[in-house]
Amino acid sequence: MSSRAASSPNKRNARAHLLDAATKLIREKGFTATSVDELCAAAGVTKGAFFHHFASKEALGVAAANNWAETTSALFAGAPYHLPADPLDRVFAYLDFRRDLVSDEIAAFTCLVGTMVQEVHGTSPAIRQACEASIFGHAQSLVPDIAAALAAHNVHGVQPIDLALHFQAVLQGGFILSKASGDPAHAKASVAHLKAYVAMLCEVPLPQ
Amino acid sequence: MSSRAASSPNKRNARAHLLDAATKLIREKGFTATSVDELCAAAGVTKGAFFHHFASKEALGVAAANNWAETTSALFAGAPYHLPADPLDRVFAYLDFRRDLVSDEIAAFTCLVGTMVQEVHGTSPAIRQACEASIFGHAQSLVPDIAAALAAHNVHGVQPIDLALHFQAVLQGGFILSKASGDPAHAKASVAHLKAYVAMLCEVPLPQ
DNA sequence: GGCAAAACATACCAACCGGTTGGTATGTCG
DNA sequence: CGACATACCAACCGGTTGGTATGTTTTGCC
Repeated sequence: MSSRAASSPNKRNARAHLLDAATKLIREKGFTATSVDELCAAAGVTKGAFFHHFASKEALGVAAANNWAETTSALFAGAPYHLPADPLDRVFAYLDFRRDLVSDEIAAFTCLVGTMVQEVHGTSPAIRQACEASIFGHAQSLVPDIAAALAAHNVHGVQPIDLALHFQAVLQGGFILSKASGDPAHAKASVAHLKAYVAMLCEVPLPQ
Repeated sequence: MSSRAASSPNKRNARAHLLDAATKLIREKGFTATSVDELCAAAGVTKGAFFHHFASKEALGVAAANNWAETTSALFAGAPYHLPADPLDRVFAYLDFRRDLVSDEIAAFTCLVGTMVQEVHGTSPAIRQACEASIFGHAQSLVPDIAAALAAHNVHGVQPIDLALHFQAVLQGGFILSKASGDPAHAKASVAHLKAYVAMLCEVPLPQ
């Protein structure tokens, strides 16, 4: 009779299960092709539960994007790329971290919000905005390190936020090449070019 | 009674109209969200005509990707970036050309096959392959100029095809940022970073 | 223990989905 | 002229879609 709260593996609330299932399915087959029925089956809940937690499929999309922003924020906040003392080393460590996130399974390393916004940018302003907030918010989190690195190496004419957004563009583009070819290597290759770009911008030799 | 073949504006065959309508609709709202009924209405043909020309919706997707490859090949083949005598100038002119293709209307400058492959890479091998052929084929067309430019400036350790693919990744990623924000400027900004990368790789000052 | 509210489940619906049907209009070739 | 092919059409089909109406069960709190 001792408290066994949160011990049963299946007894988190349905909302969290739905969000997890949505993240997986949308990454695999896109937002539109993922049906509510399928989502419920994957999450092990009924349709009644779905529409108890989300007013519509679109609301689920918004929640999934917001959940993605929180999850990835936590992942990046706890990542080891913040450790180096030199800001440029932190930038390189960030890019290495992103590169090492690329694994064999394409749906496992590609970006939920990048996928979703491609589909719905013209049809769902709410989802589009949530995706925008996730991508641009993450870019913003890189600005302090990038700004410090650029300043330390006397780089002028490059705005830190612009470079941070370019990072995201390169990563998202690499994901597309990997999806088109089925080969994760292309996502890694684009990060390598990005590292070379940063190294030359700061006039330092390419690390590693 | 004199021959007036191909004079009536609406009397190209339905196939071409369907391909045009598909390109537009898929760029605006994605492949899955574009229904066959909608496609037929936009093309001004009936469903019967659709399934006369295409065995399935998936076959339409493949045909649209192939049609995209042909259309864009012709566009790039006739573009003025081939004119400069210096190969590096041709590479810069290519990037300028891509930058100038970016217009106000997002669905008008983004990439059909990049959009499609994001959605169906895991569900339709046939469409995925057609998109891959379009993207990687275009990258291949850049290899001669890039190879000559790299050789002329004694750049080692960079494979021309890898750089050509990086170009495509940056462009595709820029499209995603533009879709997420609603702002075409992000697509242009990423091309600017790409030009700077190429300039530094070849150790020449950034043109313009 | 009582009780309201939150958290689910069941059953159902109208609209829409991709695809098929039987048929017609217009060649075109011998 | 008849035989055959291509291009196209309106109506329809079974299944699926996102969404709802109406329960029942669990939970937190007094």
